Amino acid sequence: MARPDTRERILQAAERLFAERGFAETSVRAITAEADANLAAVHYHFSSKENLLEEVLLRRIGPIARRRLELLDALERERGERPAPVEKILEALIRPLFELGPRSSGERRRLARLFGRAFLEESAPGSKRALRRLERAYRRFYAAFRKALPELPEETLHWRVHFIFKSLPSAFLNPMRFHPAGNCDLSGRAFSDARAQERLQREWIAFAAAGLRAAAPNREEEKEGGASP
Amino acid sequence: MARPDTRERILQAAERLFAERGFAETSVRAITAEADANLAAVHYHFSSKENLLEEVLLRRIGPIARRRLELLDALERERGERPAPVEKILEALIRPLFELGPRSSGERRRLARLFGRAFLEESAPGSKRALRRLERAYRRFYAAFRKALPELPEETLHWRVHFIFKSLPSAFLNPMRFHPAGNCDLSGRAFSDARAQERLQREWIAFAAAGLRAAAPNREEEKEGGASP
DNA sequence: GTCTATAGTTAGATAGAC
DNA sequence: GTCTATCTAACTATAGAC
Repeated sequence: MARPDTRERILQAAERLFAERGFAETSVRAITAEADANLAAVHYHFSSKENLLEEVLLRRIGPIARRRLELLDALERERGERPAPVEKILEALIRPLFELGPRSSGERRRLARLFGRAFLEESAPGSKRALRRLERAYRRFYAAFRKALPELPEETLHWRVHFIFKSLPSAFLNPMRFHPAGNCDLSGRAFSDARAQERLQREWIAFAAAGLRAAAPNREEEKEGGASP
Repeated sequence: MARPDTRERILQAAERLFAERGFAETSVRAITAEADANLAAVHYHFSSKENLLEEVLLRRIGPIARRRLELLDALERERGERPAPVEKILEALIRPLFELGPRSSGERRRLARLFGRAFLEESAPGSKRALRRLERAYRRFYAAFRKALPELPEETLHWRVHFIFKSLPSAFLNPMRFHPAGNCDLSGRAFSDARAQERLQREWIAFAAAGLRAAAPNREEEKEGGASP
């Protein structure tokens, strides 16, 4: 287990600090101190702080996006002409977050923060390229859901896929911030223990699949009063 | 329509800039320039930049959290001993975001970014107090769902409420970032037009209610191989 | 590749006149 | 309450020795 080289140590330190404090709040000085590297090394290896952020994001998002598409491809090949069941599509969407994500609860939390920031800073120079990766995946998954649920109105399906995609990073990567009144504390255990993670995935798949399959809501044009024209 | 006083102008400018660029990325100078106020005015009225952030957040989150609880109270009074239908509970959760939120699509987007940042920066001094408000609401809503769905295992319900709460700000306040392959562009219209907003609320309530009501997933302890002991 | 030293900028905060 | 002027501290980035 040799000590990683300077470049790698900087990437690791930057990921940790960007996630914890934010991009602007993290100084290059803090990164190099944490990485036990010299101040100038960041500019030598990455040429700018912005560029370093981009590398940090791509290193994480790239493999997840790739794996999602791999799983979806395999699923579609296996099914041939028949549409895939929504549960299987949802599984392709979520498994990579656990397979390729960090192991510990603390690391998982950090990754959530990192992704969350990237979404908020979607137009920032460092985030753009990384988010394109996810965008491509979105279209493929939308098509798969469309095929699996041909009876749903276009707009309804659109919203449902929207709800699902939007909730993914926060629901999965972030431990629960709010605890219920009861004594059921899921935040720590659920995100670290392998079996609990399996459980969490099954819970989410059941929840999302039911939401997707629900009958489309009525399209009452006026809500109060008002007869038709 | 008199021009708001300095304090108010600063609050508005700060909200806009914090949401768009982030807290650390926004200088007090930029805020006062935008608010057409003097540099020193921020420290006179709020005593620090951190404090200004706290005021900005509370001004938005406070009324929403209050209104949610009002609606839930009214619903429970009306129902008496009988549990409220999940659709009604979900409505109490989401209506205030539209009633009290900003009118235009651009403003709504800003609010989403502001809340998103607050969640990410949950432990930062400026965000803490504002988030406590939402935390209190969480417990009340959890209890209402618990009563409405007594047959669900505790942990399953917990996760479902978790999914719902986590998805709320991103799913509602943020226009869709990714567009589907089709020509159905919801991002602009759906968030500004009043009728489209009604539609969006109905879509979400149908989706979430179905997810909540789904049968709990089986509790297979081992996923692969392994017979029971 | 790694380091020291520093240039050049910008930040939050404040003192004190009005 | 509002303004000007200024303090002090921190930052990114780079030049140049080793």
